[in-house]
Amino acid sequence: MTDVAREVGVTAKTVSRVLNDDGPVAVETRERVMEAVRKLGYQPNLMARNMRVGARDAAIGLVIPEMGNPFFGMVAGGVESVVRARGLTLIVGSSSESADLEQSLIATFLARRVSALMVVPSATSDHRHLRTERVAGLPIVFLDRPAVGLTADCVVSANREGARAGVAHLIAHGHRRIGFIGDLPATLYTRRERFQGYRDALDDAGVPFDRSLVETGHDQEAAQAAAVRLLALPVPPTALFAANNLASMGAVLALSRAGRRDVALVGFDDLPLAECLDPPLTVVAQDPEGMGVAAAELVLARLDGDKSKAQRALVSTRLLIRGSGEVPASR
Amino acid sequence: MTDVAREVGVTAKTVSRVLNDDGPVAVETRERVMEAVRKLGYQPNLMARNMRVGARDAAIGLVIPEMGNPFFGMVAGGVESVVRARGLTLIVGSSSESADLEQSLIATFLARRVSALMVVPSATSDHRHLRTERVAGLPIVFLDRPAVGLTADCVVSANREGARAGVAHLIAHGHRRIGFIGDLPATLYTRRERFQGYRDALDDAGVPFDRSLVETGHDQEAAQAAAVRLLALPVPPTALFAANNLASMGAVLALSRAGRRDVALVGFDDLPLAECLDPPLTVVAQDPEGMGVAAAELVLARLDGDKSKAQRALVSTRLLIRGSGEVPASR
DNA sequence: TTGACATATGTCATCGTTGACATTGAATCC
DNA sequence: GGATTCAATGTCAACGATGACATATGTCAA
Repeated sequence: MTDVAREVGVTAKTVSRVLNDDGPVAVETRERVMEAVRKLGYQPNLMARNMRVGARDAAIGLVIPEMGNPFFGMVAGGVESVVRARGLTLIVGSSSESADLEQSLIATFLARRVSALMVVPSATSDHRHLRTERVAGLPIVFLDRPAVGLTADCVVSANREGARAGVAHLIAHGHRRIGFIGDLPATLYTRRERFQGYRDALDDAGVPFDRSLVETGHDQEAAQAAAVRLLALPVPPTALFAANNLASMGAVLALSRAGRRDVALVGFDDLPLAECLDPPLTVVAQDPEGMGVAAAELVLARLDGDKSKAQRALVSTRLLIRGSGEVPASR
Repeated sequence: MTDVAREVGVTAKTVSRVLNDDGPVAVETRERVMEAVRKLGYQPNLMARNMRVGARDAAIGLVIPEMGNPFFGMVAGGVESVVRARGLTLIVGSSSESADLEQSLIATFLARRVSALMVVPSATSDHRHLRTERVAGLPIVFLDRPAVGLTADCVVSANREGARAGVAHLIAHGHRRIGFIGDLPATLYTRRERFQGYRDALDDAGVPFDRSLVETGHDQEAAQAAAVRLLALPVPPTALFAANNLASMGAVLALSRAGRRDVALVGFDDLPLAECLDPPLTVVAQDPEGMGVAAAELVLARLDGDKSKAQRALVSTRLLIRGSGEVPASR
């Protein structure tokens, strides 16, 4: 900025005034400044500016576990649309489901003085360390999974209810042996909730719970292997409930490769082209974009000074009946 | 930091020394400082630090057109793995395919003093304005699509070659009327290249080009409609070539809903569960993660001082034969 | 005992920017 | 014509951190 000022023959302050439309500036001076700015390719230093002004900057930080997982991609998309509409910038980083990386990402964001934080917590993280910031008035909203050790806003899917509905749907089609393919680790919030929904549905129908029908696989390949193991049981399940998108993909793959069109399948979370699969995939659809939007709106409300107590928003799910969930029980 | 210093009864400088492992500090002082840091929940102000040190910070900015599109998600994932391994932080923002938003995102990143820029340009953008930065030594790498009006590093798929191979595959199965479903706008780099590949394959085989077989749809729904239009032509195509993932999804949906298993289809870019579709989808697979990795490595090399001239890296594609592309020509 | 040296800490200036306040000159008013 | 006002610009300090250099204390060899 000093360079620009020297070029024009004024003080840095005057340049600052031009750039911020601050005090009065002579038309001619303004033009000469603008020209010098162009000529020198001057970029105002946001860091210095924010430091001086003391204001947290116009960026909001979002931490997600995986860039590659389309579910989080859609969540981020939802957040972004809202944040952008407010003229703020969204900064996204991924934690790879590691509590350490999550914490270091959060530290990076804080050090960069973001004006709010949105976090999809990784499986093993603890958020006690964020108490100070929360008390200091930094809006923090958790997405998809609630915070651990910290009371804070949070937007989650109706996991338990959705899973219950999905499994009840299978039971309604005559199934009593229903395999469950869930996330790793088993302590993960969404996994626990969906598992509870699975138990609920069984209990509601008086179907006994069989631990051997519960399998785990945290990526598509592992889920596929899990499905294969389930189908190889002495008394195999006649239906599968896949508790997340990757598990669904694994299950679809396993059934497809094994040519097992007699096994029913309901997935949690919708997949692209689910209706074109063979058979078309019945799912308990989440609304990832809606979650992002809801969370972002919550953050903006907090930024606007909403001081009401921390709330947990439930985003409902919808059972989309397409075929795979309506395969009747074979035995 | 001053607060911490006061708490301990030393100068800010001493606190700084402790935190940066700088000069010598008495063990006892160090401990007392650390304790005060914890107690007060002190967060060093990265902005102030970077300002003082003058260094660009340890963040790399990545601009992608869409958060929701899994293709870019995977690209970002690839970039991130490499960047993270170097201890740097990746900051991602989305431009919604708008040149204006892209430019403002870039400005935001520059103002934040990222140490390098990676950009998937939006369809209509121009990058002349980045000349100054490039000359000033800021590494800038373009991904998926090359820069416009600027010579810079760039990593792209072998679009033309891949499309040519995909269309040639259809021709080899007897098709001569092959519909093309491409991106919007038609001026988009990837669309142009893939279209050229389509033309190449037709020319190679001496198949006349028919303009009425070229349709456009920039999202899944539009692509589906485009496929429907193609199939309703007086002399309809016996095969379709979908030039990107959304187009493929639209085409699959259209064929599936119309029950047209007699129409062959090859998609550009792989889809999850493509092998479970009915028929399984033959694609020209890109390597989005590989593109991200390659681009990130290029950026790191530049950061390490590689001054060689701007290069364009081609990431090759693979034809994955699964069924939909081998449907024989019906007429 | 003294000076050379290392250790632990402090002082001051500075990074790029802007808030608070001062200065200058010209126009306006009574 | 002197007071008042306003426009245009300047001066200085400060944001939070650190680099360069200074100071104070202790240790040890000559």
